[in-house]
Amino acid sequence: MKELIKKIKNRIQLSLEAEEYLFSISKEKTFAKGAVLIRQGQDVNKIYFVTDGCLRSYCIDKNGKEHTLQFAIKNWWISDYIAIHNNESASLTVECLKESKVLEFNAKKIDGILTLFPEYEPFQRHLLERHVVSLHKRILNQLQLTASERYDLFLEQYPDIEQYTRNYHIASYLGITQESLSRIRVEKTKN
Amino acid sequence: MKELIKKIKNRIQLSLEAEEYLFSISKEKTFAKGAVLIRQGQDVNKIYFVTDGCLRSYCIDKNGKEHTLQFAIKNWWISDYIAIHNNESASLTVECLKESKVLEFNAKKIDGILTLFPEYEPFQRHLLERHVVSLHKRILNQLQLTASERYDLFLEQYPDIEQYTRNYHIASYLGITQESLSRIRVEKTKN
DNA sequence: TTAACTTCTTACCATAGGTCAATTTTTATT
DNA sequence: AATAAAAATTGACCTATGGTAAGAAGTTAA
Repeated sequence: MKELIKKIKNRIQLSLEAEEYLFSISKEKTFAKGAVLIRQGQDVNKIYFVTDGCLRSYCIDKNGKEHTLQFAIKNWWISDYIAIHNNESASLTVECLKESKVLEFNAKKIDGILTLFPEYEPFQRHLLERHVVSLHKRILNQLQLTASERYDLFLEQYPDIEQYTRNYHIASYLGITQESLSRIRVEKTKN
Repeated sequence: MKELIKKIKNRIQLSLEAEEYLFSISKEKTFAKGAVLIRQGQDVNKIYFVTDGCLRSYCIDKNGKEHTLQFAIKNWWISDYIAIHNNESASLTVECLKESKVLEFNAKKIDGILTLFPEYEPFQRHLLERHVVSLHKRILNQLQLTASERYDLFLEQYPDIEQYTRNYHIASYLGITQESLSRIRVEKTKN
């Protein structure tokens, strides 16, 4: 929690009351590897801030194939924003790739901060805007790069993540099969 | 402008002063087909609300190929959020696909609303969240659907847009070549 | 209306990446 | 450490989509 508060204070001035409010609406939780925080099809109203470990969100399509939307490591937020925003049941599953520590927030209560403590707004907005920007970049990358180039970029963006992920997690994030990723890796070691 | 105000009031209560402020920082502009509002490589600080017509944002990659990030029709916002958020020169070009009317806002001034009129915040946040959700969906679609399925979905989402767009605009949005789109279309008429 | 230009289609071939199945390697469990 | 289970690799083959080029069809502007 201290770390999140520090990150917030890095960007905005946060009153003691706001800090206490944040504290009051969050729960520190630890999940084992393989634990499922949100399950596709079930209700969602939590969002998670990762303080340690590694999680991912993915969906399973009509053919039973997994597609990874996001990895979340230390200091990232993760949830099913589609479901929360549209007030639907989860379209994604969020699972731990290794033992992880998170701060669990109720999505509605976190919105309440903005009413109670408008000072918090620039932080929230900055987060959302950064999120939009990263999604725009991902879409543009998907449109213009080959699978191999996307993999290179992935390794730059998540330099230490391979120790926690399975091959098929990464493949399903890049939009290829695990077999293709395996072949791409072989090519790279040749050069 | 009236329409935007109406849309805002639909969601939040907007004071007369806030309304006047919005009015004071926007300019109604009309652009001809082919006009370029933002050009890749140049400075950006404007965001546009479309009141009539159709625009798109795209980037040109190292091989000279275009990749469409977004189409914007009536009541949509369009700009180069990557550039604005990161304070960089434009990574995208925004052009009119037909004669269009827009409200032009200075990106910094529009942020000012939130300081001056905190009441506006829920509207802004709702927009951003909806944007995130639509980008998540687009990424998931790109990961799990075939080109033909993505085209079907595109036609559902933008039912009337084909009259303004060239074949290659749509292809470059779907992540395929215009030739492939042409073939997909032929297949559809067969069935 | 014609000419000039742009866009779309089509045919043929090429290729990145997918599928399936067998095998090897890694990881988890006892 | 031994075993079982899960994941990764590999090879043979397949398919969706890309590349190229030429001609057809639209569009624009004089």
